[in-house]
Amino acid sequence: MTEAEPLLAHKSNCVYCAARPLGVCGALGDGEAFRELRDSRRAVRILDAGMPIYRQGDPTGDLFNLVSGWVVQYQDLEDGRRQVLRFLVPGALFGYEPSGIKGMCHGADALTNASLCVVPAARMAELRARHVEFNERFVWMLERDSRLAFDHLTSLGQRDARERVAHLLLELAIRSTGRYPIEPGETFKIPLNQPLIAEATGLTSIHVNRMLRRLREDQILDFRNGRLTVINPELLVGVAGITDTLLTLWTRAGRAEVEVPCAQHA
Amino acid sequence: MTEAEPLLAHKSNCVYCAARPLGVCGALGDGEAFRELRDSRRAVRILDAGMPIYRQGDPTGDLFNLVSGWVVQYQDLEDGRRQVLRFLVPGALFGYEPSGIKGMCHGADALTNASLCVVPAARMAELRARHVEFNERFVWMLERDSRLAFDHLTSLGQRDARERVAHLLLELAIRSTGRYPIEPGETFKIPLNQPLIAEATGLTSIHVNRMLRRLREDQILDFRNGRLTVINPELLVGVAGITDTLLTLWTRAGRAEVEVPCAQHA
DNA sequence: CGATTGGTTGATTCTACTCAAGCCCGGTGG
DNA sequence: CCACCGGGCTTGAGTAGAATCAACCAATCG
Repeated sequence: MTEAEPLLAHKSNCVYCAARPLGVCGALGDGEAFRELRDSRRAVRILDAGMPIYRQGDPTGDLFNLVSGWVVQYQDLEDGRRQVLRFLVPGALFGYEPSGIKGMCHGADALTNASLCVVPAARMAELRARHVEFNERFVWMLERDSRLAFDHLTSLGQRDARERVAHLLLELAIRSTGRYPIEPGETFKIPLNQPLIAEATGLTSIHVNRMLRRLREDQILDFRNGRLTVINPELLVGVAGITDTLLTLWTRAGRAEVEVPCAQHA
Repeated sequence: MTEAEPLLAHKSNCVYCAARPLGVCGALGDGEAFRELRDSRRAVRILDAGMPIYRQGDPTGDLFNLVSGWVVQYQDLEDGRRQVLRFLVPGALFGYEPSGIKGMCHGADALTNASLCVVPAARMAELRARHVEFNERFVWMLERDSRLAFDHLTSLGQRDARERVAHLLLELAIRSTGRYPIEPGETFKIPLNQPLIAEATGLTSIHVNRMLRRLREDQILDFRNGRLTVINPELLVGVAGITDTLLTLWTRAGRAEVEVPCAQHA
């Protein structure tokens, strides 16, 4: 929990940030505010795969910047049903809630080994007030996340099971690498299992299994053991039903104007 | 489209703002920034029920503050499927997109007769930069909308048809009045029809019809002709599966800390 | 080693969709 | 005046997509 811990322990999980595992990067950019933020982080947390970061109902107060690894956010109902809200890749900022509510309305778990910086919400608000550019970056991130949530709404409401699974896997492939287009046969490491895909798509894991098999038989994609092979990118894009806007938000292209990647990755 | 038009034409649709139809109110508060914003609005638009405000793909650039009436935001797929993203009540600010994308990734229609203020996005950004409190209000609104979207995700992914319909109607009843709890027999004007409920819940209008009938037969609620009667509030809350956090975000309570209602409604 | 988790498949059930028809009602035009 | 129309609502019958129930296998882990 302190900087004295072996912070590089999980660096192999970090796609963008291994060179700078202590930093706050990605969505938060690289300016003066970034340096202030780095200095004002309260702690660095190193997590093993599967560990909870916070639970639904926990008191609010800290924000987290994901330095390496993947995180899943979810919401539980009283009767045990669970909906995955989104998957986070390195660079994400999460854990905020609108002020005025008592506790977190969702939970977050580390999906892989992960490391993250902890920043008190009040400190973040102060930094936003002092640095206009930093504030704009934060607002941009909120607006982008709103659009991603809209896209997921459309998926859950309108697409059938096969389309939903294809859409999710394509999204994660593109978001995790920031690249597009995809070559036939290209592979991606996506640390999900079938029950998780089910919770994200509103299906049962059994049905997800059948959809994955159909997508494999149709020569569209092959997902097994956390490894996605895109057999036919054109077909996949067609089934997933993505738009140019989505591609912009999923790839680094969308961030270019507002978000400056860590120096090492520029 | 100009201030010379009869701005009070639709004032009867305005729940909170009839006394001040020219103003920018609700989510945007009442401070110095509000006065500046009011003076910097570019136009006031008066719309008849059913008219489009903007369409998917239109160029970005203007934000809208809903002064009176209801608005629906939706997303269309290539093949004609449509998902309603959310319903807006007076006071809402909408029409923003993350900077860097080419066109609106969703459309918006007036659901009832409505009036709204048009503010250029650049002007809004400038105001946010100059007025910290105003900026915080805007950020709070983005964060709240993100949580409402998460709730809808959970609904579409996990709840069955009857629960989804009940959840939506309860949300709109509470958000449109800002009050809770609800008395048995209380009625609400909710300007939706069955096809719209269907597009919002990811069901067919035929199935929505059956669910409404079941909810009526179960003595939970009665919805017809845009008029909702809550027969049994406790049962409805149970079926809809709402939480305290949601209630905070739906009622004025959640806005109290950040959002100052128009002076006339304080 | 048993226990557990994830993956796979088949058989069955049920939720929600599709297709089809008829109703009510306001508007329109002969 | 009435015939006609269209939109929204309602209901029934048949169907399809996804859930459920029930096995079984493989890998991992105490």
